[in-house]
Amino acid sequence: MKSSTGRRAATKQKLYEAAVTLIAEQGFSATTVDEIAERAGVAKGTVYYNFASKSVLFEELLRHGVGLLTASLREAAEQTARSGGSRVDALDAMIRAGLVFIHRYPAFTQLYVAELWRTNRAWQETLMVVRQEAVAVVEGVLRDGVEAGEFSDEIDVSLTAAALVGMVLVAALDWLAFQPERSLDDVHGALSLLLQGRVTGRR
Amino acid sequence: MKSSTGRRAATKQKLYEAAVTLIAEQGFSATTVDEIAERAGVAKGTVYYNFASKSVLFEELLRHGVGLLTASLREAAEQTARSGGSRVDALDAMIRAGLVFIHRYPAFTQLYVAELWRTNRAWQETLMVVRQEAVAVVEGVLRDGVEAGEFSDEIDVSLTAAALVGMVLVAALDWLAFQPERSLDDVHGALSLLLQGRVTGRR
DNA sequence: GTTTTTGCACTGACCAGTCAGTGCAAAAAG
DNA sequence: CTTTTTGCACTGACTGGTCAGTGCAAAAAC
Repeated sequence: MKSSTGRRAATKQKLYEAAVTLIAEQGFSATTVDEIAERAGVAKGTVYYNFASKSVLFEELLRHGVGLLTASLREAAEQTARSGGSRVDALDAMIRAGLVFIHRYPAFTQLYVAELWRTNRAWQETLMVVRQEAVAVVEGVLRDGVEAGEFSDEIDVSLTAAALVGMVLVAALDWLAFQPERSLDDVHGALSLLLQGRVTGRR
Repeated sequence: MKSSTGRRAATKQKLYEAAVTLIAEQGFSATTVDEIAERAGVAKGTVYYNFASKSVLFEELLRHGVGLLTASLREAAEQTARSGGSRVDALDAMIRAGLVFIHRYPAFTQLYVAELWRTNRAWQETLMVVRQEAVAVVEGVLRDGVEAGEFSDEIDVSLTAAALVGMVLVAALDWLAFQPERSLDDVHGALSLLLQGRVTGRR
C-alpha cells in the first residue's frame, strides 16, 4: 500500500486526527469543515482535494478506525491461541485489547458509539459493515468455545457477543470520562471478574 | 400537579415525542426546530413559547426520560426486596426493567447513549446529574450485596455498575436494531446467564 | 512537468430565534 | 344581559447569520 507513506497520506492522516476529536466533542453536524481544516493546519481547499465531501471524510475515518480495532482484537485472540490459552483466556485478552484501544483512541470510540445506532444517515451502510466485522471476532471465539465444550451450549452467541462488547465499551468510556485516575488493570480486573461470574458469590 | 393535564402540558408532550425520535435518528444539531414543530403538528413559534431554546427543550427531554428510567429501576429493585428475593434476583429484575424500558423508549435510549460521553456541550451538566441518578441505583444494590456477603468483596462497585449498565444498553440496542425478531425473554435470558457466570463453563 | 497544497473570495441553501398579530375563553365593567 | 378588557396559547413570515462546497491562479513539493 503505497498510500500509507506519501505526502498525501500524511495530509489525510492529519485530517483524520483533527476530525476525530472535533466530531467526538461536538458531533458530526456541529463540526464545520473550516474547523477541521484549521485544526489540521491545512487550507480548506485541501480537505476537498483529498475527500469528495465532509461525509466521505467521515466514512473513511470510520473505516480506518474500525480496521485498527478489529486487527487488534484478532491479534489478541490469535496470540492467546498460539500460546496455548483457553477460550476464556482469549475473551479476557480481547477485553484487554479493547480497553487498550479505547484508551488510545477515546475520541474515535465516542464518535463510533454516538453514531452506531442512528438510522437515516448517509453512512448507515458503512457502519453496519464495520460493526459486523468487529462483533464477528467476538462471536467467532464464542462459537469455537461452545463447539469445544468450553462454554455452555445454552448461550446465545450473537446476544452474548453484543453484551460483552457493550460491557467493555461502556465501562471503558465511563472510566475515561468519570474516573480517569483508575488504572487499566483496575478496569480489566473488574471486567474479568464479571466475565467469569465471580461477582455473584462463587469463588 | 395541574401542569400535567393542561393544554400547555399536552403541547409539551407532543413536542417531546416529536423531538425524541428526530434527535435519535439524526442527532441534535442535524435536527431543525422546524422539523420538530412540523412533526408535532404545531407552529415553530409554539416551540419557543414553551421552551427558551432548542437546547433547553433537549435538556428537559433528558430529565423527563431519565426520570422514568430511574423510577422503573428502583421499582424493580424494591419489588424484589419486598418479595424476599436475593440481590442477584434484584440485579436480574433490574436488567429486565432496563430491557423493558429500552424496548418501550428505544429512541430515547439511542439519543441518551449518543450524547452521554460528549464533552463541550451545553447540557453536559444535566447529563452528568442524570447519569449519576441511574447508575447510583445499580451501585446501591451492588454495595448492599457486598455488605451482606452475597457478592464477592473483591468487586469494584462503580466499575461493575458501569459494566452492567453497558451490557444491558448495548445488548438491547443491538437487539432492536439488528435482531428485532428476538423476544425480550431471549435477551433477558442471555444477559442472566452472563451475569451469573454461566457462560464460561460452570453450571 | 506533474501533483499537491494554498489562499481567498463567493454563492446559495438552510436555520435558530424573533415579533407583530390572531383566536378564544373567562373576568370585569357597563 | 352586553360590551370591553385581559391573559394565555399559538401562529408563521421574516431576519441575520452560518456553512458546505466551488473556482481559480499562484506557489510549493516531488
